Order: sequence, then structure tokens, then C-alpha cells
Amino acid sequence: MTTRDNNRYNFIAIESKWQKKWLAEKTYKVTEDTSQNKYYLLEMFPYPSGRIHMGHVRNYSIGDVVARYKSMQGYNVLHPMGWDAFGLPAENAAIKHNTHPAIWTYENIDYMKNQLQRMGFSYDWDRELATCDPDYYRWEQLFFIKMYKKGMVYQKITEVNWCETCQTVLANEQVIEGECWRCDNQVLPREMNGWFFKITDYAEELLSECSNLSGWPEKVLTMQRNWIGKSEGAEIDFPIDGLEGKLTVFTTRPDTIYGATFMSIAPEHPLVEKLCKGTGQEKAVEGFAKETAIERRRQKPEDELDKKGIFTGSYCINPYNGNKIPIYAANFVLMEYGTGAVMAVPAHDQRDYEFARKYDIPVVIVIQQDSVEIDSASIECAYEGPGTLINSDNFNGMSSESAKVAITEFAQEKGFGKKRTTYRLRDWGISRQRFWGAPIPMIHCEKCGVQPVPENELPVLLPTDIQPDRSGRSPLPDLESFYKTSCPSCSGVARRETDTMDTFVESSWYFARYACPDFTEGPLKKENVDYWLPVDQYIGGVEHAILHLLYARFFTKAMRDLGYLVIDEPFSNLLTQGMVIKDGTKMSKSKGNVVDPNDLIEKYGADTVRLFSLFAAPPEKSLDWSDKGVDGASRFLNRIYRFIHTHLETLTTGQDKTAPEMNNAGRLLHRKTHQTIRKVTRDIEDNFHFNTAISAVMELVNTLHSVTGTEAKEEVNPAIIREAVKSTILLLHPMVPHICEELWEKIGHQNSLNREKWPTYDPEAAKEDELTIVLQVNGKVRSRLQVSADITEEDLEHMALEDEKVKQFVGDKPIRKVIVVKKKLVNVVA
RNA sequence: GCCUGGGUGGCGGAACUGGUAGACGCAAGGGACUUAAAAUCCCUCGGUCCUUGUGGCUGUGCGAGUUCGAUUCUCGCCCCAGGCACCA
Repeated sequence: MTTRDNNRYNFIAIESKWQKKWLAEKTYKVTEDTSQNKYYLLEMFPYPSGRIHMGHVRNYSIGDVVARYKSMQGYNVLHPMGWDAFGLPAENAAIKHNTHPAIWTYENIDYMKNQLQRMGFSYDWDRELATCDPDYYRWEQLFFIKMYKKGMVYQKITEVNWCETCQTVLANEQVIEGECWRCDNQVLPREMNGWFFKITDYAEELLSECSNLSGWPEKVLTMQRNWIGKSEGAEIDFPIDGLEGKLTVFTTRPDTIYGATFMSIAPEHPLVEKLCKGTGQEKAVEGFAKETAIERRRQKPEDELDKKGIFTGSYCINPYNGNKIPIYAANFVLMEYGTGAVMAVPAHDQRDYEFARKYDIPVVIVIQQDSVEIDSASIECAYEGPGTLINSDNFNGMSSESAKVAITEFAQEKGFGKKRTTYRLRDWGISRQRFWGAPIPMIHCEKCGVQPVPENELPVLLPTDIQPDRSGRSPLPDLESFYKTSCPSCSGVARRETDTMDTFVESSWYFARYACPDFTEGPLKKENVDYWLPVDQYIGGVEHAILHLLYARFFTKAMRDLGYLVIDEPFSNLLTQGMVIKDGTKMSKSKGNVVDPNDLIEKYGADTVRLFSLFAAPPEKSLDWSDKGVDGASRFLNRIYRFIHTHLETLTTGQDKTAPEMNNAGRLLHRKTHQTIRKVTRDIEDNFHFNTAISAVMELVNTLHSVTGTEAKEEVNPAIIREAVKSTILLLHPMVPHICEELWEKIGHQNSLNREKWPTYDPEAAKEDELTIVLQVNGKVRSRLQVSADITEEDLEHMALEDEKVKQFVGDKPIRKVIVVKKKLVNVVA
């Protein structure tokens, strides 16, 4: 081996050396220390699918920079990691390999933990948790029971997607064009009993709190608001002609009620049967309902359903004008929203308009547009905007806005209607007919009904001695040792609930458990969660913008109302990072463009991989993976390494107590150093723009090379070089910690960089003493001036007018105006 | 259809509150070192025109506008990505 080889950047040796040291010394372990300011940084925990992918690399690299940066800023940083370990892939793998899902899961966890450690992330591994661990899910079961006792959980029968072949319920996203994603068989609607969390009780709070989440991207808040989908309107009763009872509708446009010319109700509406009875329409309506059910399920989400309906044979009475209007069952009316019945105003609602034209139903205009007159014969689409009421008896002449209020109040006074707010958000159905999930801790007793498992009997453990069979059906309902139990109230024979919880429940509270992962007396240790929560910065993929984040917000409020937490919102700041793509598309096996982090770590080392994933794009944008770009990142680290090695003598000798003497080159480097500290600090602090932070450090390193290179005219004071190099290492540490620790040690430091202070800049040193002033004539750049920073505006103007190029372009035209912008430019208008 | 983002060199991306468009990196081309290659170092690098200069014109999706000056602000349009989608 030659000396040159000894000085080469050996990332394999360096990275494993520091990783071992960090692990052995528990460098990143934190404790609750109220004398220090806390900072809780969290990245979304992974599903242990087998190996980490580039999305994880990016997510966790971003998080690690923030954790290390905050730590150097003096915060007591909580930065934990764990495993979202329940879920269907484990069951499928278990079937395939004839084993237990736990075995597959824990093997994956071991492997992936090792991968994360090889990336050098600064986690406090003492707080690691896996949601499939009974010590975790037992507390989830306790939450369930507490919520049940408080009325926040209930059971109801709903229609679900059922796959007969797989013997399971499928989530909506697992039904592809009406067929099961796994076996391609037709999915059937099926009525099933399931457990629900009353998230709708929190709809208003979840919505209104959105405006307080100033640290969240507007995009995510908009998505959440839309998902909650609040709409304000009225509920109005329409008596049914010739029958007992009434049809209640929800409308956001009570002002258009005089224009209602028919009613449309969902084909599965409970009144349908009664409405068509004895009218001769029974058969036809029943057939229509069946057809609609099938069609809806088959329908691709992107194409619009043809509007269809059928007359039920009955009429109802508009309570405002006494008009008798026909009731139709229509395929576009949803039973789940509002009341399942709609008053149809074809003149002012596009869907109703299309429907009315198709079935030849009258169109009555009741809102007159302010600018143009419209009439019912000539209009070609509904007018949905505001206007003035016509054809509306006493309400004529009112604006649509005030009529909404007046018409609703009228109904309220007369007792046939009221104000009503509806939400698109539905209660959260959490029952899954699956094995690998947290058992729902309930007991069904024939005599006493449904009962919660007594709290002191928790956890309800998943059996460990079974294997899921090939049918894909959960073994729990057939496993007597699991389901057979006694009733907590009458002690008779009873049956355990065999459904498990949606895995989104685990991820709805894991962030709180990290505050006290080993606490055995309850789910959350009060003083710990009060110290650490809320999460100061949460980082994860934008694909979780609705479900996970909404559920976690809801669960936080539920835990608060159960007395476990004092906070209202779990995540103060949210960063949603973009996808990692390659060749312009998502990485996927079928496209053959998947990049495996392991290959990269082996070829380039973790620091290079981290550096490139931070450098290639700002975090919120998608990252286009480029193999050549990785070479560039690797080259940069080598360049720093080599520089420090060739200047080791300069860097390790000498005392830097007093202010050093500076020549021009020295001043240049000194200034650049302080400018870089300023730029990097701001880029991290303001918006996590690590790409520009890294490019700033690259510029500093380029300057270091140019002032010390063979072309350099003068020798720079070694103290200035030492300052530049030390700053470079400190600034890069959060991004590429291994090489920085190594170089820090090489230049004579003993402390781990994690205990070093983040560098500060001297504004005086960062100040430019010479500026380039741009000279424009009529807004076009014509010349440049080098001036000292303290030049007066008058002198600047004078110099500009004397400039040869300026004179040339002004020619003999008179000067009309001279605009002087301090430190920037002079524009001569001629 | 509605709601969010976003359109800048061959590519990823920079540009503070309206003030030098293209930082930094990649790719490409040229050169140095070398027997050679790799590595490294240096130079060029939006387009175009000519009289080759310390040059002219032009250029941030398209079209207008405000301004001394617009990638940045306003209006209209086109395209791309993501979300929601018969929600009454």
C-alpha cells in the first residue's frame, strides 16, 4: 500500500467505526430533562416489509439532518424509530412460507433495523417499539374499552365489500373494477356487523383546528378540509301524498325550494318499498335498485355514471306552495350522505337539470341572474349561481343569500324543517376480518349482549401457535382456544370478538408511546408525554395527507378527552416530502427502475447516499434519482477528505486565540466562511432547503481550493484555513455524519460532533466590502462597476453617468430619470 | 368538473421584500498529467447573429397589462402532477 492509498476516503471503515461507537456509547439516547428545551422530531415509522426503499432513505435522511441540527443548537432532541408491524402482507407471507406472521415480521424488523443503522441515523434505539408487540397493543385495547365506555365506539351493520373466495372484507381501495385485487373474483356487497369510532363527533373540531395548524402545508390542510366536507343548509320535510309519513331532504339551497319539480331518493332508501307499494311500480323499482347496486360497484372511478331513475308511483307535497311533485328513485343519490333524499330543482342544479330533460319533468326558474334574464324554455344548463328570487310567493325579490335564511326560518317556525350542517366525513370503521392485527377486546354473550373485556384481563393476546391457512381467511373465528370465553357479567359461555383493528389505529398514537415505550402502568406516562408532546416536527410522505394524519389528530383528541394528554393537536409542524422517482416515473418492479439502497451503500457509502438524496431536490418536491448525480456527491466528499489530508499539518498545529492577520485572499476566505454559515443556517431554519445549503458548502470548499491551490497568488493565514475547514465539518455534520466525525477527529478533536455547538457567523465578517453595481440604460444591462460598499448614492449616480458604455448607449438623448438602487444598480432612463 | 401545487439550459435545480436569469451539481466538449487508462486538476458550456467584442439581439409555458425595470405582481389562456369527484 502506498501513502496515497492510506489517505483515500475509505467510507467502509469510517462508517462502520462510527456506527459501532454511536451504538456502544448510546450517543443518541435522550432522557426527560426539564432543565433543557425539548425538541421532538419524528419521521413516519415504516411498515416492516423486508427492506428499506429509497423513499425511506429520503424521509429519514431529511429527519436526521433536522435532529442533528437541533441537537447542535442545544435542544434535548427526541428522535425515535419503530415499526408499524401489523398488516396483511405478513399474513400473505406467512401463508406462502408456512410460518407465523410474527416470525416473518420480526425477521424483517431485524434486517431493516440493521439497514437503518448502516445509514447512520441518530435514533434513540432504546425507545424502539413494534406495534405487534402485546406490550404495545394491550394499551390500544385499553383505549378501545375506555372509548367504548365513554360512548366513542359503537357497533353497526353496514354494507361492505366481501370477497367470497378470500373470505374477507376488502377495503375500497382493494376493489379494482368490482373485482378482488388478490383473486380477481367479483366482489359482493354484504351486510356485516362492525365496530366504529365516532370520529364524526370531532368533525367540527378537526375542521376548525385546521386554521391553527400554521406549521402544516396548506395543501394538506385543504385536503383535510375537503375530506371533512362541511356543508351548511337545511333539512325540510315533504309530506307524502296519500300516505302517512314524510320524506326528509337535506339541501344547501333552500332558496330554490319553489323550483323543486320532483324528488329523487336513493334506490336503497328505506321508504322506497312503501312508496311504490300498490302503484304497479314495485317490480320495476326493485329491479332498478338491484341494477344500480351492481353498476355502482362495477363503475370505474374516473367515468361519470349515466343519470338514471325510475318513478316510484308516489308523490309528495312541497310544503311551501302545495305543489304535488313526483318521487323518483335515482342512481346518483347516495344513501350515506344527508338524508338519502334530495329535492330536485332542475333550473338550478346541473344533475337535476339533466335528469329533468331526460324524463320530461318541468323546469321552473326561481333565481333570476342579475345580469342576464333566463327563461326555462331556452336555458341549456342549470344556473347554479346567486341571484334574485322569482316565482317564490312572499320571498320574491329577496337575494338568494337572505332567502336561504328566511326560508329556513319559515320552516322552523312552522315545524317542518330546520337548519342543518352535514359532513362528508363518516365514522371510522375499524373492524377487519384478519388475523394479524390487534384483537378487538369485546365479548359477545347470548344473554347479556356485548361486553368489554375487563381491563385487568388485558391484553387479549393473538395466538402464537397457529398458521394462517391457504384460504386467506383469518383462523381466529375457528380457533376455539381463542374465541371461547366466559361472559364477564354472567360467567356463562361467551364468544370473543374475532375481528381485529384496522392497522391505522396503531399509527394513530405511536408518537405518544415513544415518550414512555417501557411504561407498564398505563399507555402513557403523564410527565413524559407532557414533556415531549406535541411532536415539534413530523416528516413523511404526502400520501398520508388524509387518512393517517386525520386519524392521528382524532385519536389525540380522544386521548385528551380520556385524560391521557393535555394537547389538542399531535404535530405542530409537518413536512411532506415528495416521492423518489427515476427516469420520470415512480420506482416499481414492473418498470424495472428500482434502486436498492443496499447496493448504493455498498458502492458509495451511506454518507454519499444521504448527501445526494438531500442535494438533488428540495424535500417537498419529488426527487429524480440519477446514478451520475450520486457520483458527483461522492466526488465532493472525496474532495473534502483529500483537502484535509493534504493540509493536515496546517490544520493540526497552531493556536487560534487572537484575531488573525489577513491579506486579500484571507479576507476572501474568511468572508466566504461566515457567509456560508449564515446561508446554511437560514436554509435549514427557514424551509429545510438542504439542496441550497449543500451548494453553499460546495462553494466554500471551492473557495478553499482556489485560495490554497498552486495558482494562488498569496499565502493565506493558516488560522483562516482552520476556521473554514472547521466550519465546513460542523455545517456538513447533520447531513454526512460519519465522514465529519472522522475528519473532526483527524484535525484533533475528541468530542463527538453531536455535542459540538452549531457555528455562528459574524455579520461584520460576512459583509462584502466591494460590490458589483449593475449599470442599466433603459432597463438593459450595459455595464458594471466595482465599488466599495460604503459609496454614497450621489457618487454612484455620478460614476454611472460618466461610464463609457452608459454614455455610448445614452448617446445624445436627454436623460429623463436616474434610478439608484442601493447596493444593486443604477438605471439611466433616456 | 372542482380544489391544490407547478411549468426556468441537454438534465436535477438556483435567484433575498420587483433590481446582474441560470448559483451548485450532472452531462457534454477542449486541455494538462500519464506509455495508456482511471482518478485528479484547469478551461468552455441557453439560443442566435455579425464586424469575434470589455459585442448586438433574444430568452424563465403562451398572450396582454402595471412599472424606469417582471422568472417574481395583475388579468386571460395552454400544459403537467397530486387530491376530491354525482356530497344535494
